[in-house]
Amino acid sequence: MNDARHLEEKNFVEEVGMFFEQTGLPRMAGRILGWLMISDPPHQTTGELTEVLMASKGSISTMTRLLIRIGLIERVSLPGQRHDCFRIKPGASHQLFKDSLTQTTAFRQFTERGLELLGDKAQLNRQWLEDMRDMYAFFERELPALFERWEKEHKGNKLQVR
Amino acid sequence: MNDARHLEEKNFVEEVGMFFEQTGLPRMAGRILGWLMISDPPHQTTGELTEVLMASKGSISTMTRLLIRIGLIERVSLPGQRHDCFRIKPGASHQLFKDSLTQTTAFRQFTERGLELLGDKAQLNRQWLEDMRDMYAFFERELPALFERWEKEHKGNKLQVR
DNA sequence: CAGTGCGTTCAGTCTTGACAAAACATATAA
DNA sequence: TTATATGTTTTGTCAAGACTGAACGCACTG
Repeated sequence: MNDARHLEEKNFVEEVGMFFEQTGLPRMAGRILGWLMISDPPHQTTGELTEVLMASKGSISTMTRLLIRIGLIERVSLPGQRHDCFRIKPGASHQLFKDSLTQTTAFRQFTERGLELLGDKAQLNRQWLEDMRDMYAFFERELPALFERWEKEHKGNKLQVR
Repeated sequence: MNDARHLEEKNFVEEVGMFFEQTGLPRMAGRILGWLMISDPPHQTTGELTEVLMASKGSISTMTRLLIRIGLIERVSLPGQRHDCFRIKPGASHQLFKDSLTQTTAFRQFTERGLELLGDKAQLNRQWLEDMRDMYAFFERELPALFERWEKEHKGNKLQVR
């Protein structure tokens, strides 16, 4: 009975690991995130992570520091505790959003450089590159606005609910 | 003199390769995309690709088929030509947009499953997961609308320009 | 019907990087 | 201070996969 739940949890963790692996993060980092999403309590010690994820201390140490550096989790030190705890950083969703925006910017810059390289050679590619650049520039402009709109609406919701 | 331009082009191709490698595609696939972005003419033969990118026939063959499968380039067969040509697909930007939307959906689904796994355990994580889910659901809803808006504005621009 | 040019596929190599295990560092408690 | 518990860093191993080179298949051409 509890086994069934455990199995589901393991599957979940593993799939989140695969998902983040697909986006370029090490799978173990994804597993940590996956487990922190569903763990009770939400803050977990290094020891708990090594046990649940069946990973080495070193792996957990390296990956938690990576996740901290990219702003997805944070270290929580409780008074009187010798060991560290980790939990998903409250601003993590904001961070993920910013990351995708960074990608958008990077790609737009490639289209700009491509256009420079083409110089004044009038050709088909130019039209296409310009379209691409315009589209990404558009999203670069509009996405932050959209994000702010969500924050406003969401704040409103939370006030109602509570 | 031409060497300087060639160097810049090589750098560009290589950097686009790195960029796409970061997103999970093989680097060679990224290089092909990079070159097709700035090549003159925009359609290039397999032979040209192997020469410019200094890669094997096999590599080019495999990677072009991959890029076709994910909808970023297309094969152009010219009449009377024995060899195939490739060029960036006109709908490529649309495709890239759709891909990122797919990611959004995937992540939202993880938050949903996480909430199911938490069951009725009232805890801090629940609040966080719900926020995350709501945010991604919001973007899932709004991004297509934003995309349509761009298409409309852009169509308008093109009509003016031409 | 050979022969030739082109694309595909397959087997092998080589690099990259994720991970484990162990050595190391640091801080707390006795 | 010594001992112990915890986190970090490093070294080594192993697997995944990107890429090459060669074998293969196929169509067109003489």
